Amino acid sequence: MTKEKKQMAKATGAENELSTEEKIKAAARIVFAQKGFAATRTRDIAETAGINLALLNYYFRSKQKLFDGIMLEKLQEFFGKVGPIFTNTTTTLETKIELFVSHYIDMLIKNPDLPIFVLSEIRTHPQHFSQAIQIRGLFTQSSFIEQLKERRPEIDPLHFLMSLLGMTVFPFIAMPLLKTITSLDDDTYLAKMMDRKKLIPMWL
Amino acid sequence: MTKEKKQMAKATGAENELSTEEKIKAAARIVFAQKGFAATRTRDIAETAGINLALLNYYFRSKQKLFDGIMLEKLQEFFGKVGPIFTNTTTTLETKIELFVSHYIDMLIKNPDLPIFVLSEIRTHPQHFSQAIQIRGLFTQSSFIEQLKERRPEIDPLHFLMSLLGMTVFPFIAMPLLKTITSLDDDTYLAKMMDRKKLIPMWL
DNA sequence: ACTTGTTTTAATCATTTGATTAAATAATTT
DNA sequence: AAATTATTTAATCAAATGATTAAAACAAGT
Repeated sequence: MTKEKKQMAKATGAENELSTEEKIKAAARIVFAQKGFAATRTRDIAETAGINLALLNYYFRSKQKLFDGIMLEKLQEFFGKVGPIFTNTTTTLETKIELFVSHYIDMLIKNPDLPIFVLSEIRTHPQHFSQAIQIRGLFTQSSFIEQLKERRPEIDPLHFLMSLLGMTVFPFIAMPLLKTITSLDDDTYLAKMMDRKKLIPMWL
Repeated sequence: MTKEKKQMAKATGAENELSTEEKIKAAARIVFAQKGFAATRTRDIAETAGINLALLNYYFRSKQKLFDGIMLEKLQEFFGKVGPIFTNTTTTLETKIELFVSHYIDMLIKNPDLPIFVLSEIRTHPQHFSQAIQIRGLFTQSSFIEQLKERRPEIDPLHFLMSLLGMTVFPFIAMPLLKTITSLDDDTYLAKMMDRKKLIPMWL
């Protein structure tokens, strides 16, 4: 714990070594996503990053500023996939649904904590992040909604969207609970999630 | 340990005054449900209850003990409705689904914060609450699952349950988000939730 | 009224926690 | 190499926060 990487603080040319700033960010991603803003201690992040606590404030000024950066990343992860798929005017409605479900489940398998983290933090600061999300128009004027209204005029697009998202995202939000009551191991549960990539489009 | 509250200690003039213990609990229900355990300050609860901070510790010993009591209530609210409906052997599968969706949405309209609160707290202490939930058997050996396997042998019951719960619960978890992107007011959003009581059974 | 037991308050404690400071160390420039 | 700038550390601060204590206020029984 005395001396290890004293020489090469910046690691400009090095490949496998992360910069201090990136180490902090990487640690912050993990700890924030796992515990949320309120339950996270900056000391936890510092320890996870393997750096001094003061360094965190040197690079990011405050816990809140560090969090805001991470949150922006998470929001983009959470919403990024949706836009391009839903606004694409050259694909059919069926294709959009298949693509969305498939890509989204892939992403959620890699980030199972993402939905509950994002939705929790949005709830505690509803207006603070509403601006960061420009997906408002994505609902009112996307190709997806247009196609839906034309093909199924009797269905309210909002109801359809709620069901699509619910079926896709909820199994990840309730994962700790569902794993307990079904006594499934991680791999089996994961396989079930892969199944849903085909099942959800089929049901809709 | 257990304090026997005598007859109305206070409440001299007023008629419908709550006991101090109940005032604290009522405040704790509100604040915990709104902000979660980590973000809640015991001083907030005390202020909301209109009592001295020390009283909170006098009645409940600690923040954690107060929380555990509230959490148990919330878990029962969250799961209580499901058991009786799903294990009832005298109702059809369709009736079970209709009853569940209808009663559950009614309950969620009264407690919109409940799902995200319960699921968040379960996630942060997965094993601490797993014992408090005896719904494990509810999945493996309920009338609901039996009927489902018989009627739709090709469908995995877990997938069906995930979709049912997802369609029912997710709109409440994502409410702050969905209200923003659709720019709907509270009443309209609420009306949509009522719609779903009929729509979800229809889709399944 | 006096005693007894309970409830409530004000003051305070001990830790935790986010943040800062001043000095040491390394890297870069001149 | 010397000077300058950037990075890192140890030590510490100030505020927030959960919890406790000692005493006051209150109700009920005698």
